[in-house]
Amino acid sequence: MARSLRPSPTRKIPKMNIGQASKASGVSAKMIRYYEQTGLIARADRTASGYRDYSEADVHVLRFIRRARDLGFSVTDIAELLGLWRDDTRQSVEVKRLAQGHIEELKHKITALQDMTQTLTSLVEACQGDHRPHCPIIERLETDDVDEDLSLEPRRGAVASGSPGAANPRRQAAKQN
Amino acid sequence: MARSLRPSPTRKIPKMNIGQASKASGVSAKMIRYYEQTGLIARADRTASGYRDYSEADVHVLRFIRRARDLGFSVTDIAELLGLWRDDTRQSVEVKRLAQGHIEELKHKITALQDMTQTLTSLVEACQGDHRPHCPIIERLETDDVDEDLSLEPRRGAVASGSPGAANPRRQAAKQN
DNA sequence: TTGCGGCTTCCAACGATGGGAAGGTCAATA
DNA sequence: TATTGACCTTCCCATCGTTGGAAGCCGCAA
Repeated sequence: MARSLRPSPTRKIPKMNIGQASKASGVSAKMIRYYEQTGLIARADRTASGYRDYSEADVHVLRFIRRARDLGFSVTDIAELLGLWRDDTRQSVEVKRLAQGHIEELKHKITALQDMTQTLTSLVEACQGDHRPHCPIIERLETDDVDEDLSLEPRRGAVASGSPGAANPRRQAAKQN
Repeated sequence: MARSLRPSPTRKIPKMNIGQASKASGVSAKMIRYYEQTGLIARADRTASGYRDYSEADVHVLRFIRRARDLGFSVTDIAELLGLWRDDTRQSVEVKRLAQGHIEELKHKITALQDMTQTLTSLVEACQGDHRPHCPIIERLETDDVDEDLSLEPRRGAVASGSPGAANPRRQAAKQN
């Protein structure tokens, strides 16, 4: 209502529905709704018929989010990044700290994956890969030598592969129930 | 029942409950139950009172599984590996193929993570990290230059970061609903 | 006999994403 | 104008591996 005369400041703001916002931002419609639902982004305006209605500014936010996701930031991190983005009084050191933390996480993951790759590669190289059953890969998996106790202890050789928690949130020595 | 006289062949098979099997194998009790439930391992024997009862052989299987998980194999892959392990007539080429496929997956992931790390590192290096708001990291996330259209197209510089599907199952250009 | 710790099952959550059903809307065309 | 097809809405479910917790039974030791 009250949008008649004069090309008011709210004149030429072309809005769009979720599909167009999705195309324009590179974020799927599903994910846009999800981000709204979880509070990462504000509830969208609605048209009279209930369709979500996005402005260029909204799309700008969505693109920000997508780029952050592309860099591997978690949604939690992104919430923080958005806050910093909007905060005129932010200190760049805060952003830097966040990014550095993320880099550390990434490096842990990389190291873990590289360890796996290295082990697997040497096993694959040792495997004849023929019609016979003998296979060093299987052997490695079934053999109980060194391994044995690794349920406790800080470990022997594995560099960061087993860095507990962060990197590879898998197996951490049977805490049971 | 029928376990009296003579040190029968089934004489000294010390069995254990799930907590002990967990400690012995390095697989959490929770996960042991889960593996049983999903059919990765056979249903465990039960004591008169309903406790799961594991033999050394069972623990051997659990350790096999844990080692495979440690190498990053998916549960699906592990099911296949277990099948091959048990198959006297297996051809090592099958195991090798499985492992090689897994190595490829790992490499994709590593590449994606390395790309992220590299980008982030250069941004972090460019960031003063002081009390002032100016920050190249935020700038990079909010700026709509090159990026713009990357919703389609094979991309410009990014090496394997965006290898669709496998490596980084994230964002693939807004297919919406 | 009490009590603690371990076992049982069942249900839910995580994180980010996609799939799909059932029903309403929009815009173009017959 | 009526129909159609593409879009939107909400709601629920699945993924994958893992953990947490509740409610209730069991085993063993003091």
